[in-house]
Amino acid sequence: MLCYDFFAMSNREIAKLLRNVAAAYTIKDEKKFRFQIIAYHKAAEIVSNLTTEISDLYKDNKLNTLPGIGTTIGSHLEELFKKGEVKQFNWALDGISEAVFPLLDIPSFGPKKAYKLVNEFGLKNPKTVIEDIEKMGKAGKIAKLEGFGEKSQSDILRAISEFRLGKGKTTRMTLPYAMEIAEKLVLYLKKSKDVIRVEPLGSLRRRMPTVGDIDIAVATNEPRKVIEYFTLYPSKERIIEKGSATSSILVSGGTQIDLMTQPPQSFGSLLQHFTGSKNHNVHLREFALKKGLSLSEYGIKKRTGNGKWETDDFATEEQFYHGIGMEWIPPEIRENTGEIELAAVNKLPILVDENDIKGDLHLHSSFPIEPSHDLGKNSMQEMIIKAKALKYEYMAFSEHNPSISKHSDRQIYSLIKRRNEEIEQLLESNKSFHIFKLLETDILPNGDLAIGKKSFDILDASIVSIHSVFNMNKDAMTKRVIKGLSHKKAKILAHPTGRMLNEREGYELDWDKIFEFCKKYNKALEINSWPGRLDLPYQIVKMAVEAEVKMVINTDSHSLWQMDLEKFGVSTARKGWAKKSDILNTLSYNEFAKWLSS
DNA sequence: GCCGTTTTCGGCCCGACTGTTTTCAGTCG
Repeated sequence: MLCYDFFAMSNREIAKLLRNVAAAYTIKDEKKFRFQIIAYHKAAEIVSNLTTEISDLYKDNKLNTLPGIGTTIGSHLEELFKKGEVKQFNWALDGISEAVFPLLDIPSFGPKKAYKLVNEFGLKNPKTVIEDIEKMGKAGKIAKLEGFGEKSQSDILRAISEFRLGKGKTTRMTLPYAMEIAEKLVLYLKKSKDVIRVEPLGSLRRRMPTVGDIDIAVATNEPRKVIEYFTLYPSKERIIEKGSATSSILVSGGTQIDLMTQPPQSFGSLLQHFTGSKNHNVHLREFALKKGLSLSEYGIKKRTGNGKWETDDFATEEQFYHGIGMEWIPPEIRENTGEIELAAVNKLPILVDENDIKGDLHLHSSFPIEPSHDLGKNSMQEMIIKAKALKYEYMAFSEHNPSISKHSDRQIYSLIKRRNEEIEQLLESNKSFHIFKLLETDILPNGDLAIGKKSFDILDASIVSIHSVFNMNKDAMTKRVIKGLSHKKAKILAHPTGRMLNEREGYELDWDKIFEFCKKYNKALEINSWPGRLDLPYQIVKMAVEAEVKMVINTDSHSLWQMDLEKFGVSTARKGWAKKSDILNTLSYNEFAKWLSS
């Protein structure tokens, strides 16, 4: 076996390097390198969105399987891993001070502006460059440069201070947080008589795990009046821009809100345009162009007989997609991963829907089971009432196992037994309803499960999961998980990557091996609906769907209100192209019970 | 530099807004 000396770099570092190369090309000759710049940006985005380390792909010889990384960038990355540097990159970056690049993270700074400032002031130190620019601005030296003025100088100073405070697009919110901000603004906008329709779009509508800014579309015949009203929003901190059809504001808390308007007869094309994603839109427009159609937020432009262009209006998004000759595409899957080609032949899958869900299987009640991790806050009875209100056919209690450091095997058994008795009693008064007796059992670092055989015997099945020692390498963690799942009663792997959005990366798993095991032994992966997890990540859901691995969508609720969060798990499943048949808790009680005991 | 149901060569999405500008460059989505 070949053993490489190789330079490990994280995806984040590599993406940044690719972006820097794109910026360097932009500075050197934007026109000449136009398409290289696009290619490097695209490659950077691919790398930063990977769910696996790109260095692993390199080791497995799979670099060229990534769309957007072709032979040239692929061989550059190979060189990077082997030698720690790349000739071509060095050539591109040559003559450009390192101090340019940290500035690119600041909103309103692009390559040209950053380069000009760094050059004019002779700045060399990337660690102090932001402060250095700030000093120059405060001393009034930026305004004196050609192409700059008093206004752009003060804009730069403000951009730097907002960047330090983490305002604008530098911080990403979880979905419910973003929804709340959007809902408040929608309520405000609806009070204007000029607003005919208003919809939150962008990454929020696509149900991305985190949201950077809030995008709002308004149908109106009075765009100027609507924009005036929008900029008067009470929690506005400042106006970022204000034009005749679009506007952006920053609200308290540091979130940016973008507004776009169109008349009602063109609202469909605006919805499409502003929902994105960028990659979906670019590809859709390229696709349409081949048919002689040019797409924008205004509608679809066609060339008429005499060589002139005319634009068709579309009041609804369905009509807009039909106008390109394809079926409507659900917002969640508009990420340019094949949806356009399938829509063009009317072969999009029918995605799982909230109404398909028949039960929640990951619920923590307040039953005093003396667990190693968090106990739930509500009684079993309260959770049963809630489950019925949600029109579920069945549910499962899955408290954490009693802590193994404080209990003997025997004590653990009797705690579980007492909990089961309580469930039996509750079933007496809820005869038409079904409750499974599960447990969320820890997979210990050596792959053993935290409870003994006798305890397993009195459970219908178990959810298993990792709650300690996250820092194992990919191979060891994969072995640990597979060993944990090997127990006959271990049926569901909960929050499989362990990630916490904005807090920690998950651990790495060898998905090919996990999928193979799950398929062979009838195990399911959980899609955890907690908005801070959304784990499995949607990209891995898609891989699981393709590998024909079954999943369940659970809330992992520790309180009643959290049982309403199932919708976020469902949207994550939809983003991963999951159909009803991919999700086991869409099955009827009998079918699900049969799978659980299989 | 990438890519292929018109192509292995010759294409490559489309537009808004701001500041410093007498006609456009830069940034953003």
